[in-house]
Amino acid sequence: MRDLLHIFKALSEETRLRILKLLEHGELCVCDIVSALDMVQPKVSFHLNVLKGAGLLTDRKQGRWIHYRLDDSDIFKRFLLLTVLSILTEDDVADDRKRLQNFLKKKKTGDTVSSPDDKKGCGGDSR
Amino acid sequence: MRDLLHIFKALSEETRLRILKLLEHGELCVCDIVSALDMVQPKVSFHLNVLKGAGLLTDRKQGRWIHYRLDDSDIFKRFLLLTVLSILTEDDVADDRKRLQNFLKKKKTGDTVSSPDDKKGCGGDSR
DNA sequence: CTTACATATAAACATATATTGATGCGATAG
DNA sequence: CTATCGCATCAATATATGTTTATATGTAAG
Repeated sequence: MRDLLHIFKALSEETRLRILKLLEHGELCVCDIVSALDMVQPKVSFHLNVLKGAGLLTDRKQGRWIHYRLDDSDIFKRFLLLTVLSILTEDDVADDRKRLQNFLKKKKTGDTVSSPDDKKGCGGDSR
Repeated sequence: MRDLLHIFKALSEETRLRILKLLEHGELCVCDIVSALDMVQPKVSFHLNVLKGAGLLTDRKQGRWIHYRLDDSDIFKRFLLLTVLSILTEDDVADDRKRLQNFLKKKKTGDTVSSPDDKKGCGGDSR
């Protein structure tokens, strides 16, 4: 029962549903999600941590970046995530996706600090 | 998205999961649930109202009693309820079921006010 | 070695949710 | 008609959750 409660609590917040939807098609690093949601980083980290605590996300460290992705390692979570993601409309996250695309594009074009050997730098903080 | 959030919020509280489990096999009136959970009635009413607001319960008025039952009228809710009820173990609600059985038995035997210190009510379901 | 960067964590604060005790109200038995 | 029962609702309080600002940690770049 505790696990179940954990999962439902994690799912009962708009920001967190948006994060799940953003991760629908693959992993993202924190700065990607921060940009997509247009929120301050500690806030995003907080929600990522809640989702992770509920076992809905896992993370992977790579250099100074941490990439998060959906964790649907058991059948219940898989079904739940699938259902949730299918119920959330693209409209719900249209703005998020737009900001994400912009941010990723910037990253690719090495807009700032990233070195030209485009090794997946998470760099793009323009200043 | 709003409905979804509503549903998850409703499901993210222990008392409410226990109520759902209690209603697994059919409707109950508020006083049944109060007895089963061994909680004060306003508290139970509060949680019933949350579940109802999320569309997970419906109620039926009969005389001065109100009977609540699961509402799995759409496919998503049906899936969720089914899954939740199957994940919750009988162990999670063993005490609740026990108290409920006792209470229902009392009701049946018309064990209404007979001793001076018997403040039980809700009896005499016979008509 | 120093700086900048990505992210986490902590403390203070704000908001939302749950709990309790009191009261209200419709229905019914007497 | 009046007392009582079953339940809802409200106001006050307690607790949990989310948000913000500031700071810490580890890593890579210069």
